[in-house]
Amino acid sequence: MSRRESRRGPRELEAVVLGLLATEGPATPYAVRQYFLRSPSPTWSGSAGAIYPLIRRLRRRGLVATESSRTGKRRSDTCRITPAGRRALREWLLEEPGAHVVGVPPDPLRVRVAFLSTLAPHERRAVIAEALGRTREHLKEIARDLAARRTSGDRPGGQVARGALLMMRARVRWLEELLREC
Amino acid sequence: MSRRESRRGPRELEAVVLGLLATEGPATPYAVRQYFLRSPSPTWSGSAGAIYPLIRRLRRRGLVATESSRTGKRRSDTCRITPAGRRALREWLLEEPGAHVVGVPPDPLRVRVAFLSTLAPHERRAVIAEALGRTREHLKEIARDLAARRTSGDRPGGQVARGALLMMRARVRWLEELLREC
DNA sequence: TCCATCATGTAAACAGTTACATGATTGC
DNA sequence: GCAATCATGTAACTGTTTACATGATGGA
Repeated sequence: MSRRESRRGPRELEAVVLGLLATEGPATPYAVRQYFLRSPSPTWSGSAGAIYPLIRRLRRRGLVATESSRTGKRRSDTCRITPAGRRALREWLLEEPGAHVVGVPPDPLRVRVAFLSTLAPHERRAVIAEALGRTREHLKEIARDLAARRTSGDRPGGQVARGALLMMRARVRWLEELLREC
Repeated sequence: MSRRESRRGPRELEAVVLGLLATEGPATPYAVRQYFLRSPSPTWSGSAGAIYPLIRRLRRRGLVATESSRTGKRRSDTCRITPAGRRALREWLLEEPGAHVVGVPPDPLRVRVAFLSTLAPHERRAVIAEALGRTREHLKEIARDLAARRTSGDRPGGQVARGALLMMRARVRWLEELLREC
């Protein structure tokens, strides 16, 4: 049996947290969580059960250093990426991209469309129309987000938002085609 | 913390297997695995450890019925979707699509691009150029797959392939933009 | 005083994965 | 006879998720 790589790759979230600390500067685990929790279309939920053990792992491997401070009785641990952490991030970025990175990303909507033929035509149309409407709304949000990032000078964030925008635009065209065809 | 949707009804892979049985007809667990294993850009690996227990679950819930036959000494279990299975699939398709369905799908390439600013400009360009080349190759494969499905009259398969094609086309445009910008 | 938010964390479940294992059959 | 493939399955692991838990702080 040929060997395949797992969907998101091992330790994808670890690399994202390292990247966040590298680009946004030191942050508490709580702030890292908020980044995911507040993200409009998060790949990860930023659950406490994911973030806290992950930070601990990174610290044990010397990729981040933490510094505890307190305001009154409240403790807060600020995490800072170490030089070793920067090297690890660099290696991850320069790594030969696997099939799961350069291939067609998994798409829950596409897998649903694959089986729409089992529905009656009017139901099929309703599902596609619903998805189309929601996608158009989402597209507007992303456009707003992109504009905000451009005016605030957040170039990398703008490029990522631009990628998401193009994806959603392609989806709208696809759903419009599907609606015409059925 | 806001409550995120817990997916009720059949889980994603379960629904896909039900959909496969509904559209392609009865199949052995082995054949179901081959579908994923041979798929050019699979969301799931089709590992035995996923498929066999899953089929057992579907059978216990009465969503598929299995029938054992033997050729010589070799056993093979043919799975057939039941009326209850068709109802479950239908409900899954008609379900209010959650944010993870209509939102921007997770994309490992996009998360890498988010942190490319930590690299030197020439490294950045190299990573993007590599991804662009690989995406263009992949695009050709999808185009061939699409053409094959169109000539063989596989309409749903063609529609899904068309969706993948549009996604990959959007990605090519995005990467070209990124290359020009840096 | 009470509620929202800040900030830390743990436990159990989940949906897969990789790797291993057995035995039958087909084709060279 | 031996390798590839057919066909079944299990065990251990992984990286999450959901839900729970504690306590501090700030504002209505």
